[in-house]
Amino acid sequence: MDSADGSGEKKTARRRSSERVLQRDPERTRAAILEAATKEFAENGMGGARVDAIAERAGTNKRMLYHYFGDKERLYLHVLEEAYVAIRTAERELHIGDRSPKEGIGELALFTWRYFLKHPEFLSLLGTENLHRARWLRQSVRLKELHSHLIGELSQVIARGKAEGVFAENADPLNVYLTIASLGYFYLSNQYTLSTIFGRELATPENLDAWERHIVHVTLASIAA
Amino acid sequence: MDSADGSGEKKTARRRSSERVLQRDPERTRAAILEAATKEFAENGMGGARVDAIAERAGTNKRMLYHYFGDKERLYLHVLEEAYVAIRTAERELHIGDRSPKEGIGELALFTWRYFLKHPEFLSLLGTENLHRARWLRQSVRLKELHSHLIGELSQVIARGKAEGVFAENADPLNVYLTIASLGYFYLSNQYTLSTIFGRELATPENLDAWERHIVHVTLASIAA
DNA sequence: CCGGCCAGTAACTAAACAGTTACTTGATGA
DNA sequence: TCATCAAGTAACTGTTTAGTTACTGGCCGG
Repeated sequence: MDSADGSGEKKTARRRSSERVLQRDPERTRAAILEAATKEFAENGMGGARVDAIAERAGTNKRMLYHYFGDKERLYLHVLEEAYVAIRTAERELHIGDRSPKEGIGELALFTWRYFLKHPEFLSLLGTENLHRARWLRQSVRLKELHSHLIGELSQVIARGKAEGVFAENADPLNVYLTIASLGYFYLSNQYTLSTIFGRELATPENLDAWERHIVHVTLASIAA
Repeated sequence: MDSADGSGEKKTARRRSSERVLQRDPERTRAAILEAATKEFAENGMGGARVDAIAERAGTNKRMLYHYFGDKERLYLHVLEEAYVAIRTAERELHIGDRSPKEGIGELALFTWRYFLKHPEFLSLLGTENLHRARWLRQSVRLKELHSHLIGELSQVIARGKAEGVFAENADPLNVYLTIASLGYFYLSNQYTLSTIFGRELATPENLDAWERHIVHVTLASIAA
């Protein structure tokens, strides 16, 4: 028992700083929390992220965080969902179906690589989510439909490539995407251990450029007729 | 202040269970802690791992853990170092230099894939370490020499392949290893989110087998003359 | 023009946590 | 044969953490 002493006067001494500015902009506060949470979860993972740190980074306090998002886990799921929506939305803009097969696949590879490069927090969130075996993603209802468009468009491009005789008959859309994503994800997400053990800095502009070309080359070579 | 009440008799009431069996086997205890820590860190990451949980999994208590390894961070570094030593040691046994170039590269790809498949905890530890930008690995003194052998042998095989005219002149040893590791690492470490978003279970025996063949094919295609 | 309601604040709490301390046990070698 | 010391136990402590509570202030519909 800690609070056995029943004093009824401890709450009267609060509220001292009075020159406080009320924000009164719910949308802005919500967005600030989401952005701060994205950074905190990406940098520290689910287990390492601190709710206090998120509130402070967002320039608000925990009460608002719990008010808008319920708890730490639901906030994390929101962050993850937003990250997926962002990449899939940008990806749609490519319209890879409108190009020649080789160009379409090449463009998808370039886009994916450059997106990963510009959004390390996305890679990090994926890593965290996979550490936990997609525990939170599985609960998401928003994300079931989001990814079918990519595979659909990719299937069309590959089918056209086969008809034109430029792609091998056994080329598979999911395999092609996994190949592109593998080569980009691993190079970037594991760059720190790789640079350390092999004694070669992978993140120099030259090496990044060389790997970009490598991804496009390998992807196209893997499905060449 | 919590312990303001200065009672001097709180320590006399300890030590009640007396039918305790003393292990008295330091090597076994140390190994049990290391194994338990490997699992705990792999499952929960650095931030999520619990020292109490490690002690319990090892069938011992925190005192021994701190006695043998100093603190949580040094224990984690030991785990990481052991994991690297294990894969590099197994890798050496391959002697890829003793085979034909194509066979050597193919065997390295097969070995790497199968090792990743059998040791998910290794992939997980890499993920955790990279989340923290190799913060602990960088401090390791044991690991500087460990990896040069792999690149050395790989360089020889590739040079021989070029001389024999079966590999392209611009084939690079590090790129080849990164290609192999990328394709294996991403497929396995990200299988949970991938299976969820694409609605296709990646871990079935058939799909694993198909991806194994894919890795060998892609790796060889990427450096074919 | 005012009462309730929503955005917001900061102190609080119970539980969990890494790390420590006080103590026990038994084998060993002087 | 007994002092010593490595191996081991479990309770303890100070701090951090997720989540809660008590309260403030200004806008808006009646």
